[in-house]
Amino acid sequence: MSHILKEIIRYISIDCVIFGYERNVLEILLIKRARYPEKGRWALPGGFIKKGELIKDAVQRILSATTGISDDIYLEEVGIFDDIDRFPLWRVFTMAHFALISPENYHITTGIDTMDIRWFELSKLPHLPFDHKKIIGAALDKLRTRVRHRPIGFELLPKKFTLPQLQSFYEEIIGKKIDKRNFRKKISGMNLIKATNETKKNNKRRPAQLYRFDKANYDKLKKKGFNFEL
Amino acid sequence: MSHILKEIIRYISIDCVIFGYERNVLEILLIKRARYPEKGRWALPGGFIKKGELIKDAVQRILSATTGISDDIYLEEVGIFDDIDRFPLWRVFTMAHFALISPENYHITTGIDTMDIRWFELSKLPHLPFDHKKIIGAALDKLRTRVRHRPIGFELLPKKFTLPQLQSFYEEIIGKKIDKRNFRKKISGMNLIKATNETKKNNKRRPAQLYRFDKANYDKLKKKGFNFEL
DNA sequence: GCAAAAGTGTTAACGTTACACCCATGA
DNA sequence: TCATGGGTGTAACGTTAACACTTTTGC
Repeated sequence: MSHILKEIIRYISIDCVIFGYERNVLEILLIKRARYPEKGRWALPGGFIKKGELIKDAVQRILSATTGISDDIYLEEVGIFDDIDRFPLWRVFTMAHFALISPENYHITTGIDTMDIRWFELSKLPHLPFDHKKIIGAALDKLRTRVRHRPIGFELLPKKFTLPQLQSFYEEIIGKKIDKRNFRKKISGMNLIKATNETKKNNKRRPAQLYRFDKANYDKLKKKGFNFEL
Repeated sequence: MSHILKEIIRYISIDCVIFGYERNVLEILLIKRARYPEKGRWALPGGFIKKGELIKDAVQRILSATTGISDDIYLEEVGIFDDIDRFPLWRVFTMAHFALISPENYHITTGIDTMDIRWFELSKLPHLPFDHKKIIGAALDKLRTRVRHRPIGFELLPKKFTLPQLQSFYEEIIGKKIDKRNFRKKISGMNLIKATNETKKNNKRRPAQLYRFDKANYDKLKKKGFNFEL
């Protein structure tokens, strides 16, 4: 591949809203910018795309460079943001993506071109530069609708999780309480999760059964036309 | 606005999949290209975006230039297409959109940079250049899901339509037969359409009542949390 | 009066919602 | 033994799905 294909396209960037879920709270991973403009400010991880690069490869490259994440995580497009002055120096269209990870499974590292990195609770975000607040809003909207129509909540939870954990997660995302028995009836009727023999000790109460997402069975069901819906 | 803002960005184009519905068939509006590459071939109407232009303004401009359509029609983003060699001369990302119009209401004209223009039935599309077939496939997928979740089917029908027409439309889009009584019960229960005093003479059978979409009431219901679903 | 499409209600199956108590554990 | 969160079934309700005949028109 010739060097020209590795040149960046100044007009097109990628920004990533990386969602995590910990201590029953939804979080976003932000980096502290090491470059102008907005050097020293917390912002979404992002970067420019290269001439010979597919968008999805650029997203992986940028995630890896800014956060150290190089696994095959859940990624989805949010949309294009095209406000004319969204970037102060020249016109930049950004293709926003969201990613889902379980923070416990990842060791986040401060990447190149980054001064710092950490998780922020959604309700405690700092002031953000550019149109990053708008991007996060759109990513959240998309996440909330997606989570009800596809079994992607599991991406945000630890590999082994309890039913109370799963339920709190959905209550948090959807924004309302769910009846415990109805929730369990529905989830178990879907055959998407499998009990392990382990339990999770819950401080000092009755321990809860641990389950894991049965991806193999989900793929099988999906082929038969199964539709997740909560 | 300085002339530099009117310069095009060579890396980013817009392509439009314009859907119409006539004679109980879904159609797409194609133009015959007047320029290289692929001069003389039927293709999706499209063009490049300008430096100082919002995407939605570019879409309007391009639609107007290629098809003569300058009304405020239904438009939605389909997504970005980024195959590296999708455009043979240089790297071009395209932002695909779909539009819905009722062909009877519009007079389509051959635009500038266009040799010809006409409707093609979905099942009789010509061979298309670039990745236009892929774009149409994605637009169709999006249309099919949208049509079931939002009352946008009316955009494709004449302003006044009969219930049999409406039902055939949904059967065509969704791809299966619907029970007539259940369909009518559901539609009338939504209070989205209003009967006119007119009927439509149907060759030589019993004429059918004409209805129109009650947008004012839809907007009211939407505010109260109403959710269209078919 | 006949052929063809328009129009009209009821019942059964199914899925969703509401609801209250016992269980296992650590302190 | 008590406090706390984990775990379990059933009945009412609303929604969807199945189903057949009468009406209106043009010829």
